[in-house]
Amino acid sequence: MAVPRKKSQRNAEQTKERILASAMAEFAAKGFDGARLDAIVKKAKVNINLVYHYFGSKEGLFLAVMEAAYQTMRAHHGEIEIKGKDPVEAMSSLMRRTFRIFADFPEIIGLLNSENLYQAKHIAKSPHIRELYNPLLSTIGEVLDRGVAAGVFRPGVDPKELFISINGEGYFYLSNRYTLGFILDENLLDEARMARREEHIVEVILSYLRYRPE
Amino acid sequence: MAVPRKKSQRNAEQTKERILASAMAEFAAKGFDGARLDAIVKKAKVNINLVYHYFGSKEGLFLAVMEAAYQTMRAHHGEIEIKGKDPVEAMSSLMRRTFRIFADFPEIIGLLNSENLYQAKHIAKSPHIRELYNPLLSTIGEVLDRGVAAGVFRPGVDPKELFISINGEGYFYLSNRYTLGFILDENLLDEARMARREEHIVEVILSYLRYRPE
Amino acid sequence: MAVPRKKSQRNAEQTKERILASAMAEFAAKGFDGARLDAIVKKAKVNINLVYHYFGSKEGLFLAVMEAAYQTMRAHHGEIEIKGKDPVEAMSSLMRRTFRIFADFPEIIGLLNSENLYQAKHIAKSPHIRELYNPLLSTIGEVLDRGVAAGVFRPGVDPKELFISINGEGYFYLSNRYTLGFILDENLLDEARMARREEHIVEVILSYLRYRPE
Amino acid sequence: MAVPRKKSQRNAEQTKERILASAMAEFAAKGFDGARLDAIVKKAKVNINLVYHYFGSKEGLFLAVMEAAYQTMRAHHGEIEIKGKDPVEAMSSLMRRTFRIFADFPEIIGLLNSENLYQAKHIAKSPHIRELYNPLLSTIGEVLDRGVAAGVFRPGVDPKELFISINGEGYFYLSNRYTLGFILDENLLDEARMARREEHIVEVILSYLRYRPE
DNA sequence: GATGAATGAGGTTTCATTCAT
DNA sequence: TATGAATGAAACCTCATTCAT
Repeated sequence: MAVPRKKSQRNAEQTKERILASAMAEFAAKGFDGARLDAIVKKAKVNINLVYHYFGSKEGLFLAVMEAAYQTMRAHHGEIEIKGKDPVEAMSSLMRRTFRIFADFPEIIGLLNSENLYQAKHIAKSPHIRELYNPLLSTIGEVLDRGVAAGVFRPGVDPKELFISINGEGYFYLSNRYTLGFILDENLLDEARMARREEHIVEVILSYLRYRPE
Repeated sequence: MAVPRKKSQRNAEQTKERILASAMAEFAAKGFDGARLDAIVKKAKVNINLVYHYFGSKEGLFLAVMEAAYQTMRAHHGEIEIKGKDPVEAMSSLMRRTFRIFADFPEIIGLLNSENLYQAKHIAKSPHIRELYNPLLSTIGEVLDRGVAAGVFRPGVDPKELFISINGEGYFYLSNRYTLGFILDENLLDEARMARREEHIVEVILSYLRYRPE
Repeated sequence: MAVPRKKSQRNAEQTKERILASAMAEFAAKGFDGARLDAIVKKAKVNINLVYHYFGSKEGLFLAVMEAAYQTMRAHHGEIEIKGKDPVEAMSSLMRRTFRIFADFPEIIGLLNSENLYQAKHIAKSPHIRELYNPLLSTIGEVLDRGVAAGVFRPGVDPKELFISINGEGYFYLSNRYTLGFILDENLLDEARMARREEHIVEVILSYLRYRPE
Repeated sequence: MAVPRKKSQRNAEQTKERILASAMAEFAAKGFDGARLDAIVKKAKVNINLVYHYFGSKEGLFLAVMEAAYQTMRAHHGEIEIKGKDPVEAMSSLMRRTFRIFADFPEIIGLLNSENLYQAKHIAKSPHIRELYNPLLSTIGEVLDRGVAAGVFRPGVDPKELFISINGEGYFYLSNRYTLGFILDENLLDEARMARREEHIVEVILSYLRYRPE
C-alpha cells in the first residue's frame, strides 16, 4: 500500500518527465525547428527556465527526447519472446511488432525524420543508441540461421538489408501517410486499412524469405 | 533590333527558375521551418522582394517547389518505355527507376518529409498532383495483370500496396540514411552500397510477386 | 537657399546617425554590458531591428561608436594650428586641448574605460584607429625637438611617456571624478575647479619639460 | 574534544573570504553588469545562496568588494615609514608605492572604473571610505611643508592637485593599458616598461615640485 | 547551514514581411 | 522592375533572486 506521500510542488523527476513528454509531442508534430519551447512548457505547465535547468538547451532537450524514443522502440521489439519461437513465427512477430511500434508511437516517425534532416548529428552524440541495436541485429541473424537450418528460409539473406526492409515497409506507409493518403485517396490511418497493410508486409517479407530462385 | 519585352520575359523566367532551384535545395535541406528566405535569395542572387512578387509568400514558394518536385518524380518513372516490356522486366525497371529517382533527387525526400509534417496541407491545394499519379497506378495494375496472365506473377496483388512497397523499400533506406547509417555503422550513400540495395529491392518484390502460397 | 526637400521617413544616413548618437550616450553611461539596446533605440526613435540592419550586432554598434569617438578626439587635437607656434605655446595648447576634449566629450571616457574592460578587443579590429595616432605622436616629437633646439626644453624626453602624462593628468581627474569627488569632498565638475586643474596640468608638464637636473 | 561552534565560525569566515576574493576578480574583470554571480560562486566553490546569506544581493557583494579594495589601497601607502624621511625621499616613495599598488592590485582599477560608471553610488553609502583618505592627504600636506621649509620644494603646491597628479600619472597608464598599448604599439605590462614608467612619474612630479618659476 | 528547484523579468537576436523610392 | 529601409512578432536564452527541503 502506498505511503501517503506529501504531494509536493517540488519534484525534479516528475517535472523532467512532464517536460520530456510534452517535448516529444511537440518535436514530433513540428520538427526541431518548428517546435516551440513556449508550447512545450505551456503544455507541461512548467517554467521555461526549467528546460535550461535540466536539459541545457533546446538541442539538449531534443537529444533527451530522441534517446527516450529509441528506448521505447527497442523496448517494444520483444526479442525475449521471439527467441524461442519457430523461425517463421518469430519473423512474423518481429514484423508485426515493428509495424505496430510505428503505429502506436507515431511521434517516433516525426522524430526520426527530424533527426535525419539534421543528418543525425544529435544522436551521433549518443553512442548509447547504437549499442541498443546490436542485440536486435543479432536476433535477426540468429532467426535467419535457424530458418535456413530448418529449411524454411532461403540462404544468403543479409540481416541488415532485411532489417531495413522490415522497417521500410511500414515506415514509409506511416511517415508518408498524408501525401500518400492524398495521392491514393485513402485514409491510411483507418484501423482496417492498417491491419491490411500489416498482413501485406508479412506476406511480402515471408515470400522473399521462402522463395528459392532456381 | 532588340525585342525588349521578350528579353525581360526571358529574364523573369530565369529569375523564377533560379529562385525555385535555390528554394528546393534549402527547403529539402532544412525543412519548411528551418528554411530561410534570406539563404534562398542569397544563393539565387535575387532581391528578396522578388520572392513575394512571384510567389506571394514563403508558403507559396514552398508549394511551387513541391509541384516541381512531383513533376520531376513523375517525369522519371518512364511509363512509356515500360508499357511494352514483358511483366518481369517492366516491374524491375519500375522498381529501379523509383529507387534511382530518390537517389538522384534527394531533395524530394526532404520535401516529402516536410510536407508530411504539415499533413500535406500544401499539396492538398493542388489537385493537379493527385491526377499525376493515376496513370502510374494504372500502369502498375496493367503490368500485374499481364504478369498473372503470363503465369509469372501470383494473382490477387493489390496495386496500391505494391506501389507503397516499391517506394517504401527505397524511400526508407534513403530518407533515414543518417540515423540508419549510424545504427548500422554503414555509409549508405556509397555507390556500391546503393547498388546492392537496388538489387535487394528487386529481389524482395519479385519474390513476392512470384511466390505461390500453397 | 535650400531646396524644399520632401521630408522623408526613409533616410538611411539620418537613421544611422541617430542610432549612433544615442548609442554613444548609452554605452558611455552604462558600459557595454550595462547598455541596453532597448534604451538606445527608444531614445533614437527607431525600430530595434535597424540596429541589426546597419551594425549587425550590439558589438558592431559598439565598434562603430568607438571609431566615432576616436575620430572626434583626434579632430580636436588641432595639430595644424599647433605646428607653427613656438614650442612652449604649442605644448601648452596641446595640453589644454587634450584636457578640454575629455571635459567636453565625457562620453569618450566612459567608452575608453569600457573598451579597456574588454582588453581593447573591439578596436583591435580597427587598424584604422592606430594610424590615427601616428601624426599626433610625430607632432609631439617635433615640438619637443624644436623646444630643445630653442633651449627651452630639457633634452631626452620620450614622446610616448609625455603623451601618456599629458593625457593621464586630465583623464584620471575626469574618469574618476565621482570616487575622487567623494574622497576629496569637492565637486570636480565645477567650471572654476576645472579651470584650476587645467592650469595645474600645464604647470606640472611645463615644469618637467623645462627643469634641468644638474 | 572538538569545539564545533568555533570551527563553523571559522568556516563561515573562510567561505566569506573565498566569495569576496572570487567576486573581486570577477567584478574587476567584467564590471558590475558584466560580472556573473554564477561565475563568482563557481570559482569560489560555494552555493549561490550563500552570497545572499552573507551579502544580501549582488550590489551588497559589490560594496563589500569595494571596501576591501580601498582597505588594501590604503594599507599599502605606507605612511608610517614615510613620515620620518626627508621630503624628496618621502615624496618619491609615495609615488612609487602608489604606482605599485595599481600595478600589483590591478583589480582595483577595474573596480574604481566600475564604481565611477555608477557615479560612486555604492561607496557613497560607506562614509568609512572617505575617512580613510584624510590621513593620507594630511601626510602629503605635511611632507610638502617640510620640503618648502627645507628649500627643496616650491611653495604654493595644492596637496589635492598633487594627489590627483601622483595617482593620475600611473592610473591612466594602467587603466588604459589595452587601448594605449594598441595605439602606441607597446606592451605596457612588460616589467621593464613598467619600471621605466615609474621612473618617469617620479621625474615629472619631482621636476614640478622643485622647479621655480622666475 | 546548505542545496537544488523554481521563477520572472528582460535581453539580444532572427525572420518573414511590407513600404518607399 | 527592382532595391534598400523599415517593422512587428516572437524566439531562444540568461540571470538575479526566492522557495522548499
